[in-house]
This record gives sequence, structure tokens and C-alpha cells, in this order.
Amino acid sequence: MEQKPAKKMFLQIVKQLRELIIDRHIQPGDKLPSERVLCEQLNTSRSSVREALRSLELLGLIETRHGGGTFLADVSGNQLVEILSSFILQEERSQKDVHATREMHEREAIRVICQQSQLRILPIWDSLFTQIELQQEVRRDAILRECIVASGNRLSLKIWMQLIAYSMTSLKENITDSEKQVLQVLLKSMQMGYEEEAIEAFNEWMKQL
Amino acid sequence: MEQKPAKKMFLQIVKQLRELIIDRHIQPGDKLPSERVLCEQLNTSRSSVREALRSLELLGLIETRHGGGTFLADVSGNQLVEILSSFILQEERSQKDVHATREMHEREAIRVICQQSQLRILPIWDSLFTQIELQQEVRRDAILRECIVASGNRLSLKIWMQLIAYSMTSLKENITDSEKQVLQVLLKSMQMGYEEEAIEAFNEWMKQL
DNA sequence: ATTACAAACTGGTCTGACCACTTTTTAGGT
DNA sequence: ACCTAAAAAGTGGTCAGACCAGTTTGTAAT
Repeated sequence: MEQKPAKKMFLQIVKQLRELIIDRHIQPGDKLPSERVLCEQLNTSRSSVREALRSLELLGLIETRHGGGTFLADVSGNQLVEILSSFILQEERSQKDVHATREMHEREAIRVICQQSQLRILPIWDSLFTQIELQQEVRRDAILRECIVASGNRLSLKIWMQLIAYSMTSLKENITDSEKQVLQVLLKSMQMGYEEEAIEAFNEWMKQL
Repeated sequence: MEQKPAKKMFLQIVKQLRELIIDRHIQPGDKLPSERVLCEQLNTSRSSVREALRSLELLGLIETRHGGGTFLADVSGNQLVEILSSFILQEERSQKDVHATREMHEREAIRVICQQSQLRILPIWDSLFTQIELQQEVRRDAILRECIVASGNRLSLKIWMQLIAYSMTSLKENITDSEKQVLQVLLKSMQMGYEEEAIEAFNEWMKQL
């Protein structure tokens, strides 16, 4: 049993693909091993490999050409954000930058919401507030995604989601009791349009994680 | 040709799932039809349905519980429509979003510099100030690049350079006389660590372009 | 050397099967 | 009637194999 089936296989494969890309120095535009080779090397089935590849494709991290092969997304092919992918996939030590950049997008979204009254009155904020209050299971990234979606910047959303996908932080877990207060401050400040207070609360929240 | 198999099946399924969620008023936290039901209703195979579902799972839009079912992710479900439409429908990149995102990275770099004294005392700021004063040819993007480089976030720098490449703005041209003053305010504010003043000057600068 | 064709390779889709886990139903006993 | 425990059904997780439809590569004929 060299492998623990603890987590979902397709997620493990995503991680293994990342390692494979690093180890073999695969560059953007380069070809990945074929699905059949991959499932043999990773000791899994082609279906699972495909589930992982399709996920990465929806994220825009890879391109597939029928009959041609699977390729690391190429920057030159006017895909705007693809460069991210290679950066995230290939440079392990850059987690700090990924983290900082992700927070940048989150902060900016909060600022945008604070500055636009029509965004501050969205019902989602009250809904979130209540859910947090009622101790319901709320994932951290869900809250942040709402902010970025609300901010209306699709490109920012796309960048952010790619950053999230590969960040090993605790953002994909539910919030805890100790976060309740600062989160409610954040939401209320946002609704009131108090930009600095909202940013302050956000920074406080991030400090806890 | 009533149906175009032009696009990948799993992308079509993602789209159809979106419609299904809308039509049936499926709310966040609600259960989706089972994989076996879906592949029957969508007239496809379970493999393809799974490829679509796994993609959405990596995006955090759905949750799956082994033996339990597939559920719309809490909170974020009601934004599913927007997210999917921007991802799947290959919505053309809005120049506005590119612009806003680029400015976001620039603003953040300025904030970082203001907040770290060792960045504020870099000789480059005095050098830039003098060059502007002496009316030398200085490209707008050169100034901004210095800021982002100084901020130390290499990922942000990579993203920014990509955004610049797609920007149709006049950032690649030299600064004009009318920008001199606001630029010098920006630089001085940065050196002094006056974050709000620097951001103010930056916004003023951008408004002119 | 060039061209045309065949073979090998690769992604795309589908079917069926089995396992692990959860939910629902059912049967038994109180 | 109620409660409990076992059985059944439902559901996601994984795998193996097959066939199709494109692409790439190798090869033979010109």
C-alpha cells in the first residue's frame, strides 16, 4: 500500500501532475505524457487521470488537442492568464507570492464593494452574516469568492480561482468560532462602506489563519 | 446538423448543469441529481458527467459526499451562473477588467512600498524623481514596473507584464509635462510612507490617461 | 527528394463492473 | 405502537476494456 486512498484520487493526480511537471522541467507549450502513459506511471486508471486533466483544463492550465496530445497552457496563445499556471505549477518556493497576490485581489474586491453603493446592498451580505451567526458551515473561500464575484471583475475572479486551486492554505475549510467576530465586522463595514475598517478587519482575519 | 459536437462534451455538460440548476431552482446546499440520473437525462455517459462534476469540484462550486450525493456548494451556489458563464462561454476579455486588474497590482505595489521603510529609501525613487524633473524621456510603464519590482512580488510582476501586453493604453509612451507634478507627488509620498496620499496621486495620474 | 498511404499514437466517449459509504426500507422484538 | 438492527437500495469512487475520431509518424512507391 504505497498510496493512501484517503483523499480523492483525482485530487492526488492533480498534485502528482504538478510534481511531474516540476521534475521534468516541462515548460508552457510543452507536451505532457499521454493519458495512457500517465495512468500507467501514476498507477491509476485512465478515467481518474482524465478527471484530473479535465479539471485542469477548465481552469485553463492545460490545453488538449484531439489526436495531438495534452499541453501545458501556452502563453503565446493569447490566453491571458496562462502564465500564472506555469508560475504556480513550477515554482514551489513562491507560495508566499501566491499568498500575497491572492490577498491583494481579495482586498481590492472589498475596496470596490465599499466604494459602490449598489454592491453594498446586495442581499448576499446579510445572508452571509446570518449564516456565520447561526454557526452554519461556511467555507472561507466561499466568502471571499462572493466578494470577488460581487466586485464584478471577471479577470480578477479567474486569476483568484487559479491561485486558490493551488494554495495549500486552510481557505477551503470551514470558519471557526474565533473568526466569527472579525468576519461580522468585515461584512458590516463593507455594507456601511467603511473601506478602511473593512480592510482592517480583513487583515485581522488573514492574520489569524 | 442540429447538434454541434464542436465543443468538448464535458464542457457542454457543465453548461447543461448550469441550466438545470437554474430551471429547477436548486439552492446552495441542495442536492444535485445523482451521476447515474444525470447521465441518463443529459443523454451521455457517466464518465463524461463525472469529468464535468470533478471540474466543478476543483473550482469549489460543488461538494461531493461519498455515498451521500453531490451538493451545490454552500453560499456560492447562487453565483454559479455568473462564474460559469464567464468561464465556460469564453466570454471575451473585457478591456475594462484588464485595466482594473492592472491598476490593482500597481496600487498594491505602491501600498507595499509605503509600508516598508527599507523599500522607501531605495535610490531608484530619487533617480526617477530627477529624471522626471529633467524632462528626460521616461516611459510610464517603466515607472510602474519599478514599483512592482520593488514590492518584491514576482508573481504580481509576471501577471502585470501580461496585463501590460494586452493593454491598449498609452502606458508604453513617455510621460508628458502635465503628469510631472502628480508623479512627483506620488514619488515623494511613497518615499515618506504616506500611503493614502500616494494612492491618491496614483489615482489622479490614472485619471489623466 | 517528394508524395501518398498505412500504421501507430492520442484524446473523446461509452459500457459495464465492482467497491465503499450513506440513506432508506424492512423485519424483528419489546 | 415503538424502537432497534439488519437488509436493501442508492450514490460516489475506481477500474478495465472497447471503439471512434482525429493527429503524428514511418514507410514504400514514384
